[in-house]
Amino acid sequence: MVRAGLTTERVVRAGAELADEAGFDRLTPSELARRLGVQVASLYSHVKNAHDLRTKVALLALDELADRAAAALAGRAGRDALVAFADVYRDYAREHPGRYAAAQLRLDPETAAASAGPRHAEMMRAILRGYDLTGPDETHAVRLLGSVFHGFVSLETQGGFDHSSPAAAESWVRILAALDSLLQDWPRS
Amino acid sequence: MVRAGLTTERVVRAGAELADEAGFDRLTPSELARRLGVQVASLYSHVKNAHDLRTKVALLALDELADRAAAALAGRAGRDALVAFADVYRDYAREHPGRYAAAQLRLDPETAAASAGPRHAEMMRAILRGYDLTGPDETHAVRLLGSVFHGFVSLETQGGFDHSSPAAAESWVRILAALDSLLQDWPRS
DNA sequence: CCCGCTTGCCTAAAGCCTTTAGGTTGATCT
DNA sequence: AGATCAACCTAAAGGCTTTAGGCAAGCGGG
Repeated sequence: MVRAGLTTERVVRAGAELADEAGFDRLTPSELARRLGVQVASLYSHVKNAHDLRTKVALLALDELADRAAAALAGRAGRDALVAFADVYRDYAREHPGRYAAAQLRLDPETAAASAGPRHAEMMRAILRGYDLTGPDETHAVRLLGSVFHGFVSLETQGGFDHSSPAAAESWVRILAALDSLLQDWPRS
Repeated sequence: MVRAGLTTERVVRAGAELADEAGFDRLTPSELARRLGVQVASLYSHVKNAHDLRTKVALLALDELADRAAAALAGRAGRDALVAFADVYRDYAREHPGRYAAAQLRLDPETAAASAGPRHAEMMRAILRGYDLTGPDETHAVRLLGSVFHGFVSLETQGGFDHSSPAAAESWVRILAALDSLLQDWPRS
């Protein structure tokens, strides 16, 4: 019997690839076992159950995204930082649709707190330091950015912009420009 | 044998209620049959299969949303229209989380074209007539609005804003105000 | 009134998926 | 070399989806 050499990490990594290729909803123990050339039950030594598998892929995706975002942010500020950060999101979702869908999975509070989620929020706050926002306005702006990035990317990957022109990429550029100008001139209450 | 008096419409409506109460991912033929007090196979006279059931619930949700939005838009323009429309989205998602999740289901192109989806886009364009946007800028703005509404609502219903202050409702108000001011002063290319 | 048709709902069964329990064997450490 | 741990297995229970085929409720026509 030649062992496949599974570890939790390798299982999760293979799960992420499966999600990207087949869709996040096809990320199941049985399909993953098939792809790994292994009996289904063997996975259960590395992963608690199907939900745990999906959660672990989600955490991987959040981590990867945060790493890329941090790299993109290094040495940039203001509009440059905003665009670089936003592009990381969009590119990641286009490159790894299954992982990106996984990152949208609702995590229970403790898991979420221990995930890379807070890093994402922290980076958005860092971007906003290049603009002149204070107190709750900063929080509102963080939420706006999160909404636009997530909303646009998820509509785009779902094909929401497919059958109209101009291309989604052009709207993306113009929307980021608009956000930049909005942040520069944020309406105070 | 007392007949339950099922029709496709009643099945779909019960499916929508099930989705709202148990979550869209628990909308399955077997659970729905249980709730209707009927054998699973009986549903298959009204619905092609599990996916068809979910699709029909999605179409119901899109219709209901469009109806509410149209009602909210009647007699309003400019910022009033923007806020009323946006509130319809947010309220609907909070009131009917399962249906709203269903509305996010990726539909195949023909189904999507025959759905209420295009009505939604048309209403957003109508709102923008209250601002001074022309040509592709209008499309970019439609996409921005769609992204913000969808993004915010989906982050909020996923609990993304739960563990930070201020409350999501306050950000919503401020974000809509910011969007209004952005649309009034849209940066041309 | 009753015959027949449609249709709403049923039982049965095949085939898949998830999950648990328990066993066997390869790798590793002493 | 023996012991131990981890990786992988077989087997089986139970749930879900889907199809095939059958019975009967209620309607419309004769």
